Amino acid sequence: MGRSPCCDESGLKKGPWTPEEDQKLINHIRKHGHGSWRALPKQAGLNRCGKSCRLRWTNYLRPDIKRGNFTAEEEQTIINLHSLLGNKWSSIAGHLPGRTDNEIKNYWNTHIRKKLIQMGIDPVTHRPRTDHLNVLAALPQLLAVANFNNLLTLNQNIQLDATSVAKAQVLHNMIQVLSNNNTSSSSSSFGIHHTNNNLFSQSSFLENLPNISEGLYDQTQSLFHIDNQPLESFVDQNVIPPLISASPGESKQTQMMIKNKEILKHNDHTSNPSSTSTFTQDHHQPWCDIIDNEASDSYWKEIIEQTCSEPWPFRD
DNA sequence: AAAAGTCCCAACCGCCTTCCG
DNA sequence: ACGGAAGGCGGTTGGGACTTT
Repeated sequence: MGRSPCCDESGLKKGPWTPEEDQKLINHIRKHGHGSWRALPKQAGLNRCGKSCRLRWTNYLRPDIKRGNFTAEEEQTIINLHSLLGNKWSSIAGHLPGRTDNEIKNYWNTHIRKKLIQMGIDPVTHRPRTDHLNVLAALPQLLAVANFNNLLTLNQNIQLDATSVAKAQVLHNMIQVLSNNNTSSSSSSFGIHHTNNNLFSQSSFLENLPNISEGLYDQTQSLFHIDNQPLESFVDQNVIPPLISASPGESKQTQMMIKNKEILKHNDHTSNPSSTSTFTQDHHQPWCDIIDNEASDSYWKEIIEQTCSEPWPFRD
């Protein structure tokens, strides 16, 4: 099917280019331009097909090609453009002066793709992977994305109400304990032993985790696009940042949890939705709305009620 | 030190699009 | 409008470099 490759012509060299061949090609193009690629090899005295010459020139010999490692900025641009354009490597390359589509494609396949997979993000869709284990593994990173401090710094118009902050803090701490449970079966970062009675053995919570994380991701992504700032620029943190300023000791953290729960309980009983300022946005729904809509409210209530009746894993 | 495994990237392959007679 | 040639693009691969055992 299709045309036979041009290099099928007998006797044409294939494989790596020698410095001599490179020099011939450079000299010829400097003098005459490339003109017709098909005719070039003969004119330049090269025993190669035109296609091979073109590739060698565009991917390697062109004087404006930038060599060396990709910068964090370039990497960011690639991820961002890939989320918009997909595998349109040449279009992506158009936004990165001095980089070739081939180089970007290679860098994507060898570095960025793996990085995203490690973070539980599907490199094709740029969304969280849907199988539960991967989502669980990725939750710390997803939460890192949702770091409130970054949000507040980047989007000065956006202010979060205490309820949302509190809810997020509850979720954050739950998942921190969960992650610790995954890696260490006997103790958490709080140094407290867990039993199978804790709230994370509740199947409803685990079953709903992917939905929560996906929602977080969606909302965060749209939020970040408000500033044309790619989501992924916040993703390469391998640690969970504190959603509320980190407290040095576990007792403070525990206090915060209890305080959060109180706030939540209070808000569940108040009918005033604007007790604090909310997001100023129109079509961009803030990510915290995922934990703020009516459906999920009951869900949160359930969790909180469970956590109040069950032994709190990180209670003093 | 050497064998095995893994990573990385230049180059190739084949399909699709564009150009031109 | 049509068909062939050439260019362009994305997927894939071979083999050298590097790392691990």
